[in-house]
Amino acid sequence: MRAEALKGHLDGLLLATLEDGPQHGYAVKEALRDTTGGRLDLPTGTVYPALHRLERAGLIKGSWSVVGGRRRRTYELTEQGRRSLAGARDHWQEFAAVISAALGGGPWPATN
Amino acid sequence: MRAEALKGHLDGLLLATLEDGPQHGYAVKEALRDTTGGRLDLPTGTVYPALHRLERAGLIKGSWSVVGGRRRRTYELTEQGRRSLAGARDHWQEFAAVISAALGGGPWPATN
DNA sequence: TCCCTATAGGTAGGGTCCCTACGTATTGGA
DNA sequence: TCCAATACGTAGGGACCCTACCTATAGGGA
Repeated sequence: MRAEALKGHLDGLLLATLEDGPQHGYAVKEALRDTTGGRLDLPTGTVYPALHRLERAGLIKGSWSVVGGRRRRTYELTEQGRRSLAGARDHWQEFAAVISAALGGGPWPATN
Repeated sequence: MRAEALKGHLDGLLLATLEDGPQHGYAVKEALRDTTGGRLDLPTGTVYPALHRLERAGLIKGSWSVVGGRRRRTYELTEQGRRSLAGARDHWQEFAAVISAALGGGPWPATN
């Protein structure tokens, strides 16, 4: 996974991870790693600032708690975040179609 | 097309455009616009610096000419550029699969 | 007991890269 | 005569992800 390739696509991934229920930041990072078979193992210096950004934007809402002696900040999608996620999925579909068309080198979707 | 979404994917698109034969910069920009149905209409401030970057990296080779009173810089893929294009296509396939898996919200590839 | 790992959060600074805004020049049509 | 299209270019900025580092607790192994 090239580093800069992710730019502009991270927010949607984080929102999608929170779609099925609230999670704390570290769990979001692990969930992304798991759902991608370990291919998207983001550093914490990427995940936490991104979550802060989403919260400032009103797409997620965070709240502190303490579990097992460790403090956690649990995030959940706001209504606005849910709409943004839907938009991110649409944009991704279009983006992927455009890039695949321009990149060529075989039909898209890949026939595998 | 969100602006920052393209980051890290542009080089492959430019290389792909040059795959079927040499072209000058302005023609590359137009070809990209045409093959994507106008959805990827890059500003010249994006295309020219990117071509310069690719040439510095040895992936394309440019040469000046004059056609119809206008000077042109025509680019062609180098062997290294051809290999890089193949790599870019592989990376894109993996990247798209990873993002699609993490973004969810329906099967991938899109059923259209 | 000590240390290391996993868990859980955080920030500062940097680098990449695409875009905006501008500039130069020629050709050709309105 | 003027404007659009063609054709090239650069400077500066902003967005954003990563590297590197920091704090803290729980728990297992030596």
